[in-house]
Amino acid sequence: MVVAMPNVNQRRTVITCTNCRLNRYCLPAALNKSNIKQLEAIVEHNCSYEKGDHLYRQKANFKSVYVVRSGSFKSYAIRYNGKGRVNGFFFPGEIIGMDGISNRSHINAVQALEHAFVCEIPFSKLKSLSLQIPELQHHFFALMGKEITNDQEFHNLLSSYTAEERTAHFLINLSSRYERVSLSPFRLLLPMTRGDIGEYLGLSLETISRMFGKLHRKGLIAVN
Amino acid sequence: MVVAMPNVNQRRTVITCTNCRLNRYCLPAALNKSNIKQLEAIVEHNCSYEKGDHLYRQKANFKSVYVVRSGSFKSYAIRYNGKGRVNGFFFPGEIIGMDGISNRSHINAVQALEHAFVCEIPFSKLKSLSLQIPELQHHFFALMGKEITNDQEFHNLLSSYTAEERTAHFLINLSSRYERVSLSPFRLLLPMTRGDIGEYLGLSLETISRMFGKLHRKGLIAVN
DNA sequence: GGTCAATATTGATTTAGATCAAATAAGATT
DNA sequence: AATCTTATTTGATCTAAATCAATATTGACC
Repeated sequence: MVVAMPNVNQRRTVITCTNCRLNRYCLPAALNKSNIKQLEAIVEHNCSYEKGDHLYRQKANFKSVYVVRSGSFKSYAIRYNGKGRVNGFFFPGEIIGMDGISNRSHINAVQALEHAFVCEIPFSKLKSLSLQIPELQHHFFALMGKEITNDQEFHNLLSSYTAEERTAHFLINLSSRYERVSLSPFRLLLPMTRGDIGEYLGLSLETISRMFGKLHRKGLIAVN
Repeated sequence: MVVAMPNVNQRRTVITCTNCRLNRYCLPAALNKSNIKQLEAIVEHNCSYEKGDHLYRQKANFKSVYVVRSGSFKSYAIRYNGKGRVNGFFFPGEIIGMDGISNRSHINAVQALEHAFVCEIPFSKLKSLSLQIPELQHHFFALMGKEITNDQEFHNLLSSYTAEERTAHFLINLSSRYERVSLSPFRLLLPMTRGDIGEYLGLSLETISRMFGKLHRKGLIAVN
């Protein structure tokens, strides 16, 4: 007897950049149809991860960058003192792996927060293709530049915002990232723990919980 | 009557990447001699700034990236509340301006901390040249990747280090950056104020002063 | 459905670093 | 040299958030 399988659709239809629902928010956004075909040829579209699986670990060789197709990930680094620190979350349409470009090895580990699919793009092939397609080179420079400006804005947040401001900023940021890929910006599913958020924002998990409570009491959010 | 002028030497000898003392630490590092000539042709080598001069201001159009040839700079952003926050320092051999790549406008302002020279590299020309010289494209991806990993390590510092650790890390980081370009790693001239360092590290200027005192009392540094 | 482990909330206490305040010190300007 | 202005140091007090501690909730697995 055959029962319905959750990913039957993903398996039946061959996934390509051309038919991907995220192509307007991903690398193909900058390309014309024939260039998209070239890009498709170097992308591995069928990578599935379960909650807790690692996309890569700290110090792993850098070979590829990845785009989240569904689900979510966190990146974290473990310091000399053994304590880990979450330093990023990744949602559909976002690129993972730029932490390995300069050194040929990743400085972070990246772990799935829930069942997730990604596309893998071998970086050496992406670079070669970028030499042939100026728009692709331009777009990848822009994506790396965006990562840099995001990190700098985060620097500002960590160096001068209060716990409440950080927490509110975190939720607003998440909301706009959800909205970008047509997910609801008002009803956020948080796949990470309070501890993850705390490490990310430089606060204790108790403080995160208290700030959610505070924002709730102010009527700004509802927590379920 | 003619008197000696401070930059007479810099004027007399035409400055090129080929004869620049920093070329081993700068973009030419990745290139062969003929490629360096091509790079030279797009670089403006004679940009001089006095202390307090702005290389660019917040929201200025992005046209170029810059390499510090001598002197130093700080980058900062002013927030909605009117308070500024320093988010970077730049020393010889380091690249300024990547905060404008994604948006075509700079999110920070950059100001000279002392008399300084920079080379200006128009970004559109750099991109064109990168299409012809794969090593240049590779190197610029690596430089942007380095910026990303630096920012992420800084995220970790701000979210989990104490005031003393941040201050020590700051000095060690400065030391290694000085050493990279053959400046003394033991005798650091700090061209920025305690206030600048405080904004950068997310601490008050009083705390910076106290931490310098503490490290001094521990015999780890001598302050002049 | 019941047990366990992981996660989240809430309260009490402590503390690192901010803020407030004053005194020095170092450059800049005339 | 004398006066400003700006930067630095040092001390006293305050506070936001950490830590410690206990309880409550949720979800996973027999």
